[in-house]
Amino acid sequence: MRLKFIEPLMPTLVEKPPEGDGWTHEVKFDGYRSLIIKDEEGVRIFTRRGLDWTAKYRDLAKEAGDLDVDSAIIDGEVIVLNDAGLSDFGALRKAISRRQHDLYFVAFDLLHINGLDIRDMPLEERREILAEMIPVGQHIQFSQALPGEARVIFHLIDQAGMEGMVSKRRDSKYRSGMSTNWLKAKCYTVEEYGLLGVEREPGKPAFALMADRKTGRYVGSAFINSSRAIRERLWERVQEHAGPPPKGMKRPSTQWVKPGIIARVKHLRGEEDLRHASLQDFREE
DNA sequence: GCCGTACACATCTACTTGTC
DNA sequence: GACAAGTAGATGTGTACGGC
Repeated sequence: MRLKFIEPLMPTLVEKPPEGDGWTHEVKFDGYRSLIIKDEEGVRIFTRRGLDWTAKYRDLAKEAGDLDVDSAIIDGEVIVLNDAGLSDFGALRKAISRRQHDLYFVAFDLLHINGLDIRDMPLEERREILAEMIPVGQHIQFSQALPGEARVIFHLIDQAGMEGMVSKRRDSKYRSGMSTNWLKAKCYTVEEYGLLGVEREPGKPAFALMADRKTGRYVGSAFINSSRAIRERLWERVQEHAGPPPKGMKRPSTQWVKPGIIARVKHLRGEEDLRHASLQDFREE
């Protein structure tokens, strides 16, 4: 029987991980959510939107073909580890085209095995079966649950420089789409950057273009989703400090500013450039 | 071969719409 | 009114293609 793609369960973003014995916690990896399907027609690997990326993940597909099951649907994340042993999103995108052997698939749930749809089984039982079917030391690995209290685990993950953690209800069934049975808590950091300008078009969200304060190098843009008072005050300052665009930067809808406005930006940790960034506040030098 | 453009993928948040 | 789900638009990188 040819197994069909199943839309993955999407965790809900929360500030802090949930406490209590009813939850199990895992490391949140920074990569591409993927689904491995193995059946009598072979192995296919899909993105979270159902696109067949088997050709891009050919080495992982080959390894999945060696798993000791007739058929299976495995939910997980394709990642690349950097020198520090942390998942590296930038390296992942390069590895997909050039360094297949750097790719790892971290399996965290099992939806189907040997002809049985097991999505209605409790999470812990699904994961027990999954753990048994994945050999140690390969590029397909099992995502181990982290023992201990949620707040302690979150603190350790933060200290280790990881992206965050995912908490899952131990007895939950697998349901496609957004779910509060899985909660993700991310580790953000807040840093100061120089403001290069504000990109603003009617009807669209505004972005603050940020630069490294030492080098002046453009590092990325941040959503301006702070309070209305801060947004209006920022726009006033931007217009007062209007200046020419930095060399080599062309953005027609951007109001560029002279150096001197410092912005506090909340963003995902562990990357040289800004990702998932939002402007919190600003000041003048 | 080099460069520019278009389009693919992923992520995120803000906003809108639908449901209870 | 509160919450969930869907949509829009931004980021960045890679690939394919056409023109020079």
